[in-house]
Amino acid sequence: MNIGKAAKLSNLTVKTVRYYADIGLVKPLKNSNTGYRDFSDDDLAQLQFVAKARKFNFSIQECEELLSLYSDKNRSSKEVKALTLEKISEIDAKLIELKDLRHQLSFLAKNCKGDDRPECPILDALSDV
Amino acid sequence: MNIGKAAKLSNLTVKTVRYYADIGLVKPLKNSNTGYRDFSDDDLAQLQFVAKARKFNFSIQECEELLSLYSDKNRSSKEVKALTLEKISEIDAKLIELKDLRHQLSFLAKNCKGDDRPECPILDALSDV
DNA sequence: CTTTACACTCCACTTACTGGAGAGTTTACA
DNA sequence: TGTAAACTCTCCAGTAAGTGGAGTGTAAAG
Repeated sequence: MNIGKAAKLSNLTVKTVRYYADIGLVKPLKNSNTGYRDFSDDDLAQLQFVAKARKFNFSIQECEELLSLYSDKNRSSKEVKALTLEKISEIDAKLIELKDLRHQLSFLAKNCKGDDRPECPILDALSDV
Repeated sequence: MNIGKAAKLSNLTVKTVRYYADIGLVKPLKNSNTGYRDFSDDDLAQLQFVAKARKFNFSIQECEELLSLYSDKNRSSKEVKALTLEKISEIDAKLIELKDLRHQLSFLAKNCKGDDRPECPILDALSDV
C-alpha cells in the first residue's frame, strides 16, 4: 500500500511515516519507477506497533528495541517487563514533579489579585531565589 | 562577575548561561579586551528569575514575557496571573494523560509473568491496534 | 485532457540546550 | 618566574522527534 494508506491505518501522519522509514524504523519496499514506498501488511503492523508504543511514552530508541524483541520469536518477556517497569517509575517521578509544580503555581495564583496594580506575588515568588 | 560565578549563583550551567546570553535573554557587558562576559547584579537577578521560571515549566518565550513584565514597573498582575492559570491547566491536562498512561502500563506489567517464555501481554497489547 | 490528490526529495526550522575542538586568559603554587 | 590548572571564549555539530515548505513528479477522477 502507499504511504497515505499506511499512515491512515496507523494513525500517523504521512510525514511521520516517511520519517520512520528514513531512520530505518520500518523498511518498506520502493517502486524503482516511481520512487513510491510500498508498505506491506507487516510494515503496517510495525507502524501500528510503534504508534502505540510512542503513545505509551516509549522513545524511538525503545521502540526499536521493542520491535526487535517483538520480531524475535525467542524473546523473553522478562526484558519487555523490565522496560515497562522502568517506564512506570519514570512516569511516577514525572507525576510527583508535576503535582508539586501545580501546587506551587496554584498557590501563587490564588494569592494574586489579578488586577491592574503592579503588586504580584507570582513575580515576587519567581524573583525570590 | 564572570560567567562561572553567575552560573553558580543562579544554579545554571555555564553553557546554559552562555546560551541565554546568545539568544538575548540576558545582556551582560563584554570586556572588549578579553571577550569575557561581565554579569551585573541585575543580570544575575534575571538569570535567577529565569532559572526558577523554567523550573515552573515556563518556556523561554514565556520567560521573556515574564521578564519584560517583571522589569516593567507599570505591568499589571492580570497578565501574569493569566499566564500562570494557563500553565496550571496545561499541567492538569498532562497529569490526566500521564495517570492514564501509568494505569495502562501497570495493568500490562501486572499481567506479564516476566519469565523466559515468549508469551507477553505487553507486546500483545502493543500490537493489538 | 485537465484538475485534483497524492507522492517524492531536499532543506530548514523547532526547543532548549549539550558536547567538543581549539585557542586565549587568569589564578595558584613551587 | 615558570608552569600547570582552571577558567573563558567562539564556532560547529548534534540531540529528539518530528514539522513545514519548495519544487517536482505520478495517479486517479471527471
